[in-house]
Amino acid sequence: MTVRLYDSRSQSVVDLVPLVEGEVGIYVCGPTVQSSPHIGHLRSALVYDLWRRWLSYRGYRVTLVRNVTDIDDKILASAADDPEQWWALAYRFELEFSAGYTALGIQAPTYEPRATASIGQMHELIQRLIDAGHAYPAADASGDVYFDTASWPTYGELTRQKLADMEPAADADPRGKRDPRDFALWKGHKPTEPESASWGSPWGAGRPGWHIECSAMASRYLGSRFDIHGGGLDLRFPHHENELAQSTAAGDPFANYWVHNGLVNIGGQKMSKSLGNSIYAAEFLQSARPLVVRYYLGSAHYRSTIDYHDGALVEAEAALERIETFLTRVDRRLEGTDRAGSGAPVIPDAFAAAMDDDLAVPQALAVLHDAIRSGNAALDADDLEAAARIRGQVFAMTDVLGINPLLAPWSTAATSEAAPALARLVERLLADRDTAREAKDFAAADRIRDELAGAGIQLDDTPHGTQWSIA
RNA sequence: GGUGGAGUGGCCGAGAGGAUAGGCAGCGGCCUGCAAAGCCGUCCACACGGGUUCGAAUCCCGUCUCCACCUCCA
Repeated sequence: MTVRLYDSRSQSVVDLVPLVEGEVGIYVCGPTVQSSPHIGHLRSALVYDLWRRWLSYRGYRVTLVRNVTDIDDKILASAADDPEQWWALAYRFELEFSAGYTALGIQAPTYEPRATASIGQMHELIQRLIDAGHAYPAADASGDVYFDTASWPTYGELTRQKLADMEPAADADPRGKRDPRDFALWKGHKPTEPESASWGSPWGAGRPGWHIECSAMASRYLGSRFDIHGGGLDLRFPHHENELAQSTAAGDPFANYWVHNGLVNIGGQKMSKSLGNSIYAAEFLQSARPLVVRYYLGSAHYRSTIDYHDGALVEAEAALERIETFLTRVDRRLEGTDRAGSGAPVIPDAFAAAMDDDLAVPQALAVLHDAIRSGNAALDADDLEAAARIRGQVFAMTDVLGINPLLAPWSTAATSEAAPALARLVERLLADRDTAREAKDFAAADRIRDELAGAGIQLDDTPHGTQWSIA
């Protein structure tokens, strides 16, 4: 029952051996809150939510840190022509991200640090790099501090690139860099930028470069060495390469394993603003139930590219309904019997084996769907013992995947005041329909069924009576 | 130019030397007053060309196509 994961650095599936037995520390690159979240952002957060849930199920105490980068060039640029302050803009988008995560049932991370709250840790890290000879303040008067890539022999190790093979940066402004491939650790304050986006530092007032915040926050909260670093595949270079370089060059061993989630494409291409093909979280969550969105984004293997196509959500909805229908069906059948509520929540071995193997969710879902077929067959055969046992398995498997429709946040238990009134009216109509059916007045019976269907209420005639549910 | 990834049945999507992945859609049957739901069966695919092997979707060689990254990116 060793959990295995694909480590991007070694390019192989390896056993997860935590630094501290029974505990796993994960740092995930969260968003730069410069615009609204799209479905790729949701997928990324969902992937680490699934990792966290599975590792927790396996008994690990998981510390999941997912940062918010709330200061960078684009945030300042977006707010520049606006009356809105950059920090207000960043926070507004941060709230949008949070809303998207919550809607999908993504559990809050253990901590969600903002970059602007760790400026001191960044200074400390930059100073160590300067002291070690791996960073230098720019020779011009910019106040910039750069990482010296040429001084770090293993630069490029994460993505297996040689410095010499890299395309020279098309970066318009090499400013005070010794080499175009050097990257900014600290950016000197410019007169055009707001004072509120400037922090004092040993090298003059300014703000952090991109990358340094993640190194600083990862070590601040998880230690100079920790278990897993995650993020989107597109962050491998330069972001993660630079994080690795600056942290290790400063003497921090940093992450033991690097995990990268696949991206969400549209029509075979990555979403991008220039192509205008992004699907934003808010609109996506309007087009289907959030549970369906979670199922859809979570059902592919986490390292695969998801290529979104029309109809994908309809298919996900159908698959999910199969799960929901079974659970509803089995609970109704067991209700009032001595097996009501029974069925120990046991995860089948085949499911666990799949999840242990680099989070093979697609195979785990195959186990889930097989269980549902067996469960339905058991119900058809009136084998309540088997039905209850399988019910428990389905309950447990969907729970660990965060798609158990009977549990929060998906449960729509009829707790509203209107529910009993609705039930009474529907049951009255069902009684009328039964009377009509007994009298073989099927036209009248079907009229009632159609009428209920028009109101979104589905009927299910079983040997044990007619069940109804809201579609 | 460099570094990775991918091409699987009508669609989605796993697998990685020898059994049925799974879902959706379709078809046939059972059940039903008829439906719906459910069950059973069916649909036997792996970009192309060679090769290795008793056996290849899976390994090797070559070819084609697509995607991502190379200092904005989840």
